[in-house]
Amino acid sequence: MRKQLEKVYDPKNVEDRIYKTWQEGKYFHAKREANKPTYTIVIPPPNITGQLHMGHALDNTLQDILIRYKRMSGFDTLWLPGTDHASIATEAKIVEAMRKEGLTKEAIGREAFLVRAWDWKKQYGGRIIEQLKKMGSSCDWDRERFTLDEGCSKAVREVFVRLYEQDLIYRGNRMVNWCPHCNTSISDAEVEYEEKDSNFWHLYYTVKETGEKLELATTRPETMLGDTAVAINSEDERYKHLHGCHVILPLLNKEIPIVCDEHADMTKGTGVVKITPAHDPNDFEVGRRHDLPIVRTFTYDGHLTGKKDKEEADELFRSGKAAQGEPEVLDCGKYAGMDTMTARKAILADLEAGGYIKCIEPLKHDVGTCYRCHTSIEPMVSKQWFVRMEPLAGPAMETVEKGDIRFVPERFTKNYMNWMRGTRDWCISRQLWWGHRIPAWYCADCGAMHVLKEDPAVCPSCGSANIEQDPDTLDTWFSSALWPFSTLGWPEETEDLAHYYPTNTLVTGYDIIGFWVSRMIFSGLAYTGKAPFDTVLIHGLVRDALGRKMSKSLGNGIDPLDIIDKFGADALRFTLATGNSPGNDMRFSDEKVEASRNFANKLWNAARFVLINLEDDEPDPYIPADLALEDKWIINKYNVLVKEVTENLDRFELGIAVQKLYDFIWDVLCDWYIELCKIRLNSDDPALKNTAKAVLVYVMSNTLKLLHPFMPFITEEIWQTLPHDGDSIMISAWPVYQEALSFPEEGDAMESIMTVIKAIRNRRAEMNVPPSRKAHLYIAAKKREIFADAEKYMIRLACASGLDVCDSDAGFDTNGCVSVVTETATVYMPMAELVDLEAERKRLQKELENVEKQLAQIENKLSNQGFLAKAPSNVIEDQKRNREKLTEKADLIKAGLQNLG
RNA sequence: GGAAGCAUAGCUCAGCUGGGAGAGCACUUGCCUUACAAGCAAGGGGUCACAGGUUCGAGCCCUGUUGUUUCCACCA
Repeated sequence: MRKQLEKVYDPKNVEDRIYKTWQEGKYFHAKREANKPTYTIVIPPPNITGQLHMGHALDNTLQDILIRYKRMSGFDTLWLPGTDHASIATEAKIVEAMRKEGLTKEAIGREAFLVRAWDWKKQYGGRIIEQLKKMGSSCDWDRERFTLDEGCSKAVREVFVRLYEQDLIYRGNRMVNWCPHCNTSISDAEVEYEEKDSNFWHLYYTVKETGEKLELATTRPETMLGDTAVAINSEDERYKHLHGCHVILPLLNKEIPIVCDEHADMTKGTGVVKITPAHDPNDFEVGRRHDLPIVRTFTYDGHLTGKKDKEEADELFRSGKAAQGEPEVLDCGKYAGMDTMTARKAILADLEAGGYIKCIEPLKHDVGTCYRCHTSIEPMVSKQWFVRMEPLAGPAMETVEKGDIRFVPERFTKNYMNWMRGTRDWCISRQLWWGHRIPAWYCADCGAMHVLKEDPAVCPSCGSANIEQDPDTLDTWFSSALWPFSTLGWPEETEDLAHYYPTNTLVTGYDIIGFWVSRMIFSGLAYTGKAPFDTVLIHGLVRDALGRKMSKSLGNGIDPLDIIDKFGADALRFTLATGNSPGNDMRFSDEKVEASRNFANKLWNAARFVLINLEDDEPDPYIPADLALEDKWIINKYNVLVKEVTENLDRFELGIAVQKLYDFIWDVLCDWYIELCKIRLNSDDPALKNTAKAVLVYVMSNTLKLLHPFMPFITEEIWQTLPHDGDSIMISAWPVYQEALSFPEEGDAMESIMTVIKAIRNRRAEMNVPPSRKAHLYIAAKKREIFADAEKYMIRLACASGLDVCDSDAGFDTNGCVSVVTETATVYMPMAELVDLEAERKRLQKELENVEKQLAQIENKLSNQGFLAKAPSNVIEDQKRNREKLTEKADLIKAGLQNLG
């Protein structure tokens, strides 16, 4: 007995089992087949701390659709998966866990900390991978990588050393964004601005030489202890007399110079700016220009510096170990140890008491915050490692300009270019332990620094064993930037690298272009000499039903696993792939998944119908010779579908491709073709039956293939139960458009019949005729041959009891008939008792008006000389054909009216 | 301050190179028609934000306006 299907599709009975068979079949594994073109995607590695969220679900659905499509299309496909060590996020989790045990990083030390971190990774790092499998992702799990594994680490070190040797990495005291909560520097890209209520404090600083009060404004009064100058614009007439003068810094009673600098904008405020080189990026630059002292007043964990901090710094200077640009440190005295907010209050209180505050102006202010913990970042001068961006950004922009890398949609090119153009040197060192440790060693004896691929035992300069490695680690994105090639074995010249690099499509959200995409591009170019991929497919954000970003704090996140549990992975995938265009955000709601689930069930039941009608020994899908009209119609439609789905997939218009499939399966295959097939399947003629079955199986199984990338589980399950050739649909051949399957004329004829059927149904519904009430039909048609064999369709689909066809209506007694007109035919239904002549006349009149209105529009166009002269011929032909059809229809309606008398 | 997206049926959104306004959900009516009520059949519902322009022809292209969202930069 052929296997039959349950009445309702239950994904739970299917998904895990099917996924297992795929894995056992090794269908995901890329085999480096020499005779096939390659298609490679590297996964945007999810953080090991992460749980699958809707963003991942969307991202990976799109990737899986592309990779499955290409795999079936004869490509040697590799979808390379892996995870990211996520330095800040992971370290924060482990620190938090330790805090609950009453432990700190410092207390247990670096080594013990890293043991814990790796344990944590072992325990939780695989979670998200298992979740990706639930989605149906066809990744090559044999090649799974981790940004902190041996190979990736080797790549990181190789790159670091190379860049250092090319002077593209340097170490120095620079202004960086400091997160006092995470206790590390972060890059510019990792700062998020949030609007917060704040104030402008207008202060008075007294000029030493003239005794006048100089007014200036600040949003961060707590930095004033670190002021080492006040700047004015040299052009500013108001202050020309103050050039070369000094002010007395309140509270500290310290004399600091007034400098002239372009940074002071005459049009803003009073035109006077206080300069705090240690704690403001602009002021830092001013300080450099005027060689001002840099006085640090904050500790790295966000408190005001005190005696101890100052002594430590002084010791550095005394011993000569202070690097160039090393900031001095102030003992903030009574403010020492306060956090910045407390210090602000205290300092303001003292300024107020001293009469230094002119006024307070409320202000909405964008405050930089850490993208991880959203603590306000403090700009600090600090000694960090940087990547020199300018030499790297140039080629990265060129390669996109040349079209070697294409963004889809195209508009994101601009986004990328802006980011590249504006980017400053990249701060890559982090004061964290979980990550790639910076391969620089400092010798305590000779003071030399060495950047090396291999860990040295002694100082290469002086042979001293008294060497220490830089304690900092690298920005997580530094290793992510190498992901497309480090995962394939670079810097080794592996077979995988030779075969699969450069990769093809990178799929990611627009929110990550700056963080990741741009860095992969310049890295790929700089280290491998090749662009790492040819296309960047950008998608939007998945928002909640109200259009809000899903976030933990709002608690509006929807767990993809819950959705899978309720509706199945295919329904989730279908929902994410449908109804939106590339790069646009989408709203997610249960109703949409329900619709997708219903579609899966519809397909399931269509398959059930086919199976119920099959014998045990049915052959594999084939197209029989003796096709009926409806067979040619659906095969023609199917053939067009193949073309459209393929073209749209090639254009990354996945939403359009899947919409075409939905429409075909539901409206064409189910609502019409299956109903049409019932005529033959219910007959006693085995030849008719066999043809219908063969076409059903052919169209169904090939349509399943087209749908497979979008809904892999259900398509596999059905395909396996149908007669089929091969072990799995996922490695079957993608259908191709065939000229031999094109039947446009039969298609048109069938459509004419369908139009008549719809018109009859419409009339019957209008008149509330129950389906049980059958009626004999009379059809008058110019092309009567179209309807010559239409009786069977009418009986089955138009509640007819029989059909007579004639080339004019003269042959019928139309008295007491209800008529209905289409472009190709007039149909008469004898329903005397239902005929209301007056109503009938009105209805026909209205329809005539309608047709004539359309006709007038077309007439208008066709009499327009400009249109005839300039419109393309096919458009003119279309219009003429329409005119013909509508004229015919109008004539038929007029005849009908006349018949009514 | 710079840039981009969006504005189409009650709701959510498609509409690809300009040539017939579409889908899903919701709504109305009639149907358990032996694949499916998670269904079938029929139907109502739109000044395509507004104002100009280009064109024989504009939802689509251009300019401006309004509303909205986002990204980047800056705000002493």
